[in-house]
Amino acid sequence: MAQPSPGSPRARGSYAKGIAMRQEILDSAIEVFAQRGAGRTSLRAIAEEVGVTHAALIHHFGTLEQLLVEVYSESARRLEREHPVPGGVSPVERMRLSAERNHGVPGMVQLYTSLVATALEVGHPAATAFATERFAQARAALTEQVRDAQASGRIRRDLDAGQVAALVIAASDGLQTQWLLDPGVDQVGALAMLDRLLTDRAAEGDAG
Amino acid sequence: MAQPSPGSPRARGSYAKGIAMRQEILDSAIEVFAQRGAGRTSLRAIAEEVGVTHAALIHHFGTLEQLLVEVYSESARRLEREHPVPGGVSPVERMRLSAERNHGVPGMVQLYTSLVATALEVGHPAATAFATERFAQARAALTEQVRDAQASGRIRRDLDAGQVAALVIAASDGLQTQWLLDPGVDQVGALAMLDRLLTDRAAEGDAG
DNA sequence: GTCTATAGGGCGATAGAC
DNA sequence: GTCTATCGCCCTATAGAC
Repeated sequence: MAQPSPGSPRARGSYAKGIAMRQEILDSAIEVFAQRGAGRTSLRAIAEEVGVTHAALIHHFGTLEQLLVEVYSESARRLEREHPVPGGVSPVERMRLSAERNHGVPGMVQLYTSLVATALEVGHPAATAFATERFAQARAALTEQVRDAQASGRIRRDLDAGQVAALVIAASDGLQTQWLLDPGVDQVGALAMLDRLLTDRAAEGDAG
Repeated sequence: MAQPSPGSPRARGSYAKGIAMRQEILDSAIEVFAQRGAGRTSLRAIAEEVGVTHAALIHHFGTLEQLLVEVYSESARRLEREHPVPGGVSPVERMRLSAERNHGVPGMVQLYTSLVATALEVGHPAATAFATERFAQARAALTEQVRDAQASGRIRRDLDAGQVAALVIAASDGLQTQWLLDPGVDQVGALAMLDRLLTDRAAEGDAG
């Protein structure tokens, strides 16, 4: 599957082999995360799973942190490819579906949370760059959707789209954390409430 | 200050000395966190600051994780004692002020985020218990304040108080993270917007 | 380019002496 | 109650084989 056929880009020499190994490493790393969780995952554990030494991982990815970033990014890419979030839903619902999808992959939410926590520490450029860009992209994409929803009257027009996007992402992430620690927390209900608050004429229609 | 005077409970022998040492360890640990950040803090670094070996810390706190939990709890306790959050403000504003206050202590937000991330991993009972209880207490306290605000008409009565509490905590935590990674994120503005959304007759007063 | 072997320094945790 | 000594593990870096 990862084997390059003749005609694949740059199949000569060991370049293609390196690409294949990278993919194989990421495959195994995702497996290790699913089984052991993000915190207990070490270079040696991943290397053992792949069947190489931990130094080989360093060769391909530089540091453990960069490997972790790529593991998450690859997982997210595959999820989006295999189970794309359907369109035609509200920005809040979109974030909820995305979070629910991530939750189906064992260890993925833990890895994400761990990377974000690491990103807040100084001296962790890989995690910091990952988290910063991930939030920036998420905000940019969601801001556009909020603007569309505002244009078609599904979200109040008096709200700043960028602030709504940041708020929705924050609420989704934060509620997921609370729900993971206490399943009694009504994550879905709270997000639905936020969705309602962002909608026009919510006060008129629901308030006593 | 932490020195037990005659008449203090159980001043005999080395019991009181152990209590004083615990406080001294926590003092130094808070210092180390302020200077080195949460991620780079090790038992040996704290021990060096205190002037003991890392084995002594294990003796008093059991594990690094438990020490970290106590460091955060003690910092939070001192903050609340020395700079209590003023009353008479909205639940959202209350969370914002609390977050702003924590932000003044170097390393505190990083430590908190790190503990929450650790809590999501399996096999970390100290961090998990800390985070679970902290969220539960925060939700319970905020839920009461939301109910009060609803009773006096400052928050829409058609909203579930518990859901509002969970949402406000999530928004506060999540926006703080985004703001730390990108100061361009309007954390204050987004929280003010949420405050407005929760208020009765927000739609009438601002829309259009 | 790819990978193994190995070494260096740091970590949390434990056991036992004082 | 605190220490020294030690264990086993970790990440990172480098030298050299293939």
